[in-house]
Amino acid sequence: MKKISKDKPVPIYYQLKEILKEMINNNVLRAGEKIPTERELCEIHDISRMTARRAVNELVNEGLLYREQGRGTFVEEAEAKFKQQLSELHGFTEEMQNKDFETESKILSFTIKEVTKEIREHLQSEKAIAIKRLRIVDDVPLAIENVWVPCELCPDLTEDVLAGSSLYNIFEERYNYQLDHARQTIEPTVLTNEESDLLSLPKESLALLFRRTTYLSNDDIIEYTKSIYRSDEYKYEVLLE
Amino acid sequence: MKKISKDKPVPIYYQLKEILKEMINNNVLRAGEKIPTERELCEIHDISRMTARRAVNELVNEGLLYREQGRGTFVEEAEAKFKQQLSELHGFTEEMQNKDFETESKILSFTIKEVTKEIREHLQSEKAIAIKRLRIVDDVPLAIENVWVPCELCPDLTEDVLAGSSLYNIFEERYNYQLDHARQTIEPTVLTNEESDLLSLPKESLALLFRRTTYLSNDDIIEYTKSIYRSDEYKYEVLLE
DNA sequence: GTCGATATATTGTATATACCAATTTTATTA
DNA sequence: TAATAAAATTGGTATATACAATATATCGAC
Repeated sequence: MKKISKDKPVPIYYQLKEILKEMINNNVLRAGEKIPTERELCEIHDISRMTARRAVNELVNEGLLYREQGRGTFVEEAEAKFKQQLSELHGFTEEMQNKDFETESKILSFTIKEVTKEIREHLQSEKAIAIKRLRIVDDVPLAIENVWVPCELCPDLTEDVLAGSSLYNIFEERYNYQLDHARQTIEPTVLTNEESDLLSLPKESLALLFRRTTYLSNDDIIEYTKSIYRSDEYKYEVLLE
Repeated sequence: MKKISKDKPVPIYYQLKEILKEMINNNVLRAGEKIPTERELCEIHDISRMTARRAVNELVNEGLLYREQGRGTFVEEAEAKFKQQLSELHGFTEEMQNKDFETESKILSFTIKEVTKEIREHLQSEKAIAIKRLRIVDDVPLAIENVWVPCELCPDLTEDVLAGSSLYNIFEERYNYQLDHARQTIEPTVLTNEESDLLSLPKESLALLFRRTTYLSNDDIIEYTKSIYRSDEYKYEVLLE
């Protein structure tokens, strides 16, 4: 476990907060479980109770913990700020705007190249436009998205065009493609250092890996996407009927 | 202006909060205006600074005030007040492909007991039948399932009854309930030692944690389930249309 | 065994104090 | 007068301490 340094310019309560958050993210402290008592936190980190309390307090406000007087403090179950329902075939932008979130996308790279074997299998194409984007919702970096689009299906697609509109919009408006359906799988994953930096999360945090293949009406594959979503603020939710 | 009483059972910080809120509402303190400094609040109400701070802090958290170090604390402009996002963003129907596996189930435990706060919140019931099962497909242990069923909805449910039929079937056939819909969230998780043993996986393997709440037509909750699925053999797949 | 009192553990409230950090105001100096 | 330095103001962080309120465990009387 990380240790608290009283010399750092970073406040002690904040350091403790980060430590607790990391333990929650990595399921060292599991949902519903009791965290150390305030006095234990004092002992463990050699800090005063009020300071420990402040760290815990802020996490309670952020919805990660809840307290019960006389019992203890516990990890919250439903801390999902952004629950999502990818019901219909929507892109990220449309989905989030439907929910009145402020979305923002930062294009991290935009290249045209031969694809690796892994991608080729999914995309059924040799050459593709590879796009890497950081998805931001309400100023929270929510996901890292890697998209591959077959070159032959999207000639003239440039970074500028992409910057001005959503990808799904470009498919439909610029190329007049009719998106039909998509298959998506979900797996657990551990963030790489690069990914945790991009998402402002502790190293080796847990996350969800979404793989999506989108098909046109004629069964051509228009895109293959690998997205890594943070799982602290984001909960994937489905409604089963 | 109201005065603070130290005898009342109402906490001092809370009384101050109410006073400040009233002053904001009545435009005694106007939007954008500076409120008394923390040290002034101490003087005025004869309380300690930490107590005054707590009142102000909570109002800042609630979005009614904002602070600027070295300048003071100000009343938030009306627009910005209450930006709070409610987590209940309930959407609409979607389809999930539910593959029906030929499963074998081993009941690991079957108890009737008071539920923890966590479960109570999901189940809206005090006492529940808690069932823990290992689900096996083609001799591969696939998932550990923890189910809670409100006692009042399923009297007489015994381990023997459960062993002879699926839970789903029991709800419909034995109790004649009409299952309506379910909400399910998915998160990444790390297996505990107990879990990895049960699933015959290496320690601390990654897995998916599913939480499901199932509702009857009358909106009663019939079950809450936490399932841990191995992610090597199992891929969660969704078809989006 | 059951009920009730008692002790213990844990969070909640409140105070007093000290010093730090950022900003504004005032005084000093070139 | 304008730039600079010092002081005062104001919120930010941290400690130590005390007692209250609530939940849980323990023990004893019945």
